[in-house]
Amino acid sequence: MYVTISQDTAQPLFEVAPTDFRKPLKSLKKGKYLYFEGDDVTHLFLIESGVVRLTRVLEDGRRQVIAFGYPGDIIGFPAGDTHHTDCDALSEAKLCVIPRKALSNSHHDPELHRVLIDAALAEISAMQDHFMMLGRKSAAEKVASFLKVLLERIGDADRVPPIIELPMSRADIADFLGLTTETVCRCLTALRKLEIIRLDGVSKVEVLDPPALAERADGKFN
Amino acid sequence: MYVTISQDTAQPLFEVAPTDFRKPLKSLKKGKYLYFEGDDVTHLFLIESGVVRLTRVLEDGRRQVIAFGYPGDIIGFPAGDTHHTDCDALSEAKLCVIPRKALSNSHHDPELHRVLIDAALAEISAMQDHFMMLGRKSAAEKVASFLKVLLERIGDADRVPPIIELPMSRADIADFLGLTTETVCRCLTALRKLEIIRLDGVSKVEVLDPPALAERADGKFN
DNA sequence: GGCACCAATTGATACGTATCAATTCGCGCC
DNA sequence: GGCGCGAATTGATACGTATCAATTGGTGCC
Repeated sequence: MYVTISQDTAQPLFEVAPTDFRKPLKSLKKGKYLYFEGDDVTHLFLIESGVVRLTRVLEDGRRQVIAFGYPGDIIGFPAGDTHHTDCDALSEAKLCVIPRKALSNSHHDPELHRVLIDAALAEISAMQDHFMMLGRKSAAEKVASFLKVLLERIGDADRVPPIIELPMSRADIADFLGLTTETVCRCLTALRKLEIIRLDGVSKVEVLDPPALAERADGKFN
Repeated sequence: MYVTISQDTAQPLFEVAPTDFRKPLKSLKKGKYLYFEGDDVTHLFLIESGVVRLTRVLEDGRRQVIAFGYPGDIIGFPAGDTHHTDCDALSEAKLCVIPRKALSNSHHDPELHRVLIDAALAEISAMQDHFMMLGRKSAAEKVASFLKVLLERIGDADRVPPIIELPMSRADIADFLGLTTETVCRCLTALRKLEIIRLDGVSKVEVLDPPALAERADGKFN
């Protein structure tokens, strides 16, 4: 599922992948596009490894990052018959290819069919969470929420303090949260000065105080 | 939070076995709730007539209107097993009740199953559009976009000029667009002064110049 | 028909984030 | 290891929308 502010929708879609999509069938190099807006939808993809980026662009260049796809996420759900976002890889990615008809047709593989429907429903729920983020949260809350979700989803919890890898640029984060890169920087700096996080280079974030991060995400301060 | 079982939902949701989903089986009075966040999902609903409102609320009272449901829309898709929004009626509504298992099980009624999946995918696509709206559009563009969509969706096109009924309050529009009621008012006033729309009372909007409205929605001016 | 009350509108001001500009940082490459 | 260049950060200011406040408008009720 996607990176959103939700606490409770971030559950694994399934414990064990159905055997027939165990094998990664497609690999996607960093920066390469999986599909573009307007392309026909022939397949869905389960992300095995790596991180992808789903984006939409307006004519005037304004961009919205719709989602970041992490391992376990299923991407490429059609709208009508076409893709309504662009998709490219932020890091080397491996994908399981799922024929599109598995979504509409349950006869062939009922288990896969169920997994796809659950993924679509999880996506709807995650997007609803993201509405609240985009529409009603301050910049500081957005950035804290983003880090919080990444921490829960992909943070290395064994390590103390837990650490988050950010394969996306500040501009990507900004376009995901409806902010500018400068504002994202300032919010990160603020969290750093509060000693809630520590930056190790630009793409590693140590979360020194997870509870404080969670409180910032929910607007308990400011 | 706000996990309450309303008197409405505590009542039997349907009196007749919902084999024929084309027949309206439930009517919902204005202001009454169909379900609340946290309620178990037992049924989906196809809106036959009327308009409903899907909302989520944060602990501190900030509210986001997730969607307005119009005739033809299917609402109540589960996230896990529960509803993740509240739903109430903005006007007297009639709903077809669809058993939840029609979503996961295609054996019983393949046609209904397909319709539900298409509705879920359409919802994902619509929500992606709304991301762009919430994250990247100005207040003026948001309000123009909102009117444009309503015009295309439910506007009385036979009438000249076409007219839109707004069953929701300004606060609802604001919470849908991530604005305040005052800002919504000011944007409507601006469109009125440009003679793109005309207000007839608070809840009727005549669209005097639909092309101009579309251009404002896409940010061609300001 | 008039009163009451809540919603909508309009106005004045404050505040948060965008914008514009200037360094600084980090990483690939020679 | 230094060079170059794009990304990230920091700073100063502008602008858009929120906030607070006052007025008007609409609708239901007696």
